[in-house]
Amino acid sequence: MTEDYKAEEKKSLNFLEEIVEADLAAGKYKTIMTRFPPEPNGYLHIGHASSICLNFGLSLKYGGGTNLRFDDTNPVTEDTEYVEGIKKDIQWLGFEWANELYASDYFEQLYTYAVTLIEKGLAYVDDSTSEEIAEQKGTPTQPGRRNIYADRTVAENLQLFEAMRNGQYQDGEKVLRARIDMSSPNMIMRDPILYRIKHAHHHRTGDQWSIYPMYDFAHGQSDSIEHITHSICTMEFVPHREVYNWLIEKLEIYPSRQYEFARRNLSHTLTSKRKLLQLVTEKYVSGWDDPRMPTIAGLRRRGYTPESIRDYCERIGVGKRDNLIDAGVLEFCAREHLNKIALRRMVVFDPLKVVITNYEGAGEWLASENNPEDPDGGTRNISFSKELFIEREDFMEDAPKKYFRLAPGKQVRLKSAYIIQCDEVIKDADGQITQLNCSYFPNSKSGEDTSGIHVKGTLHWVNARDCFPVQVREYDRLFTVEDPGNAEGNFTDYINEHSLKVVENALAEAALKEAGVNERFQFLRKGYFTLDPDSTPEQLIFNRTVTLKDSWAKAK
RNA sequence: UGAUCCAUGGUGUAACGGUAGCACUACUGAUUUUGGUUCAGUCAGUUAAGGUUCGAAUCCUUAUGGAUCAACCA
Repeated sequence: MTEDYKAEEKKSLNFLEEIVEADLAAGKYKTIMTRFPPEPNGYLHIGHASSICLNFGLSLKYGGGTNLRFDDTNPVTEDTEYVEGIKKDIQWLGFEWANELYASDYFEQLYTYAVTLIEKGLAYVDDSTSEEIAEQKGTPTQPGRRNIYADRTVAENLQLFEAMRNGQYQDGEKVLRARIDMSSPNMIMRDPILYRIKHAHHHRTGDQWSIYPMYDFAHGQSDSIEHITHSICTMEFVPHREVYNWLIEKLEIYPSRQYEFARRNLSHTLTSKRKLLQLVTEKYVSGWDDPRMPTIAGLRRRGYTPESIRDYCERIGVGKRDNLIDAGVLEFCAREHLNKIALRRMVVFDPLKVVITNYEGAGEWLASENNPEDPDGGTRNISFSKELFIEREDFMEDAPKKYFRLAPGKQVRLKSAYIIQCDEVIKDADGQITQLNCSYFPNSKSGEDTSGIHVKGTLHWVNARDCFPVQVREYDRLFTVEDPGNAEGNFTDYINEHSLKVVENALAEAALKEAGVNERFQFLRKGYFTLDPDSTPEQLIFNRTVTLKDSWAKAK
């Protein structure tokens, strides 16, 4: 893991690495400290993965550490359940945090900071309603104005703030505000709210507090307490940087610095928590870990490997402009890794019976490589006999000349077995093809072929005698448009109705009976698959991670 | 239309005043017992107009386009 990040020296740096290297070169720091600060109110998704790779990647590359800090300052939306999910996802991605921390651990310290601000005359208790505050805030083109509460004395503010803490007021009755600049062109600087009253049960501090700090008064201070050197966040926090720095300066605390990057968007999906939640609650998907979801849990169930996700994050880089990364990049990363590690197996999705009319004897065992990309992958035994199944789409009665598969009178190789020739097509009363009678060439056996026959096509197949039915779930992109979140109308209008196709009785080769939960397979000529946790010993279920590239499908 | 941020092939990202490169995609061709993989190649880009300079994607100005900001969310 560490090697991954240190090995690549020649590569050009992204702008964050440049900042870090400049700081290191200037002797500003010996090592760096970053943090990943999720709010425990939802599941992590592919966008978070970028942030995780960025933060952990930086400290791995330059030395130092990355804290996992839960930004749990809003008790009404947060829950311990999410904490566990988030931890699992980060670990699964392959990262280790230096410390597991919570903004709520700092509530007492934060309170003290607030008192300091009040004492300095830089914060005051405001009794206005939120509507009044919004109204007094002005507009981007017009400055805001202070109200009478801003004139309260330090002593009064101190007493009132303490009373707020003691629960003497109702929710919304009062807030603590920073006294900065009501005419700043930056709306965030117009006396931002630091604390609000919420008589709510917190997942960690229980009912201990009735006031909770706002993001602006928790995040930067938490960074500072942890001596975070580089606090990396997304572009929407750019205007908050001014407050971030103002508070550090006034409080005279450790000067963490904030840097912003553009959130990375993936095409054909969404990363809005609200919309993701809607997909779940309105049953467009089966849950947060539905294999079509862009959540880490969904990607994991879909069969993506941590390596492929890290590779994706590395490849797409990081910048400051808006972007929409083609889903094909993520798919490429999956194929790239899976090709190297997936065990090759044969599964026939839509079976067509083949009888080898000139095959005598009970059958035989043939060896087939587990992975041609892995010299140490070994082989497995597959059984061959007179009756087999091939894919229905691998036969055509009237085949175009570019069709390399089976057709009347044509020859193909059965993978790891023999070359066969189609002699006779058998149909039922409706004209449906029910069986192919073929002959095989005994001297064309895989690995010892002396037949001299050259075929263009090789087919996957299973032995009728020991194959067994499995369910296959063929997943595709969840949305039909590149950017459903910004498309006209409702994003649910663009859900891909064919994003899941269930194949009930695909026939799998016997070796697949031993499939394990964390194993990845390539079903020959079909794609990459992994076992779904819904599987039972009686009914194995395989999820399609991604198809193989298919240049024939395009040519058609 | 106040402020802030951003602008390089279809997509993402480099080039740090000196040959516009890499990856994905697409397309050719070769190899192949997976129409997979691998290999070789092709197409394709500096938003515009001025300015500074021997030289500008890079610095300056203006324009244009996009994004963000007025939650007791983060």
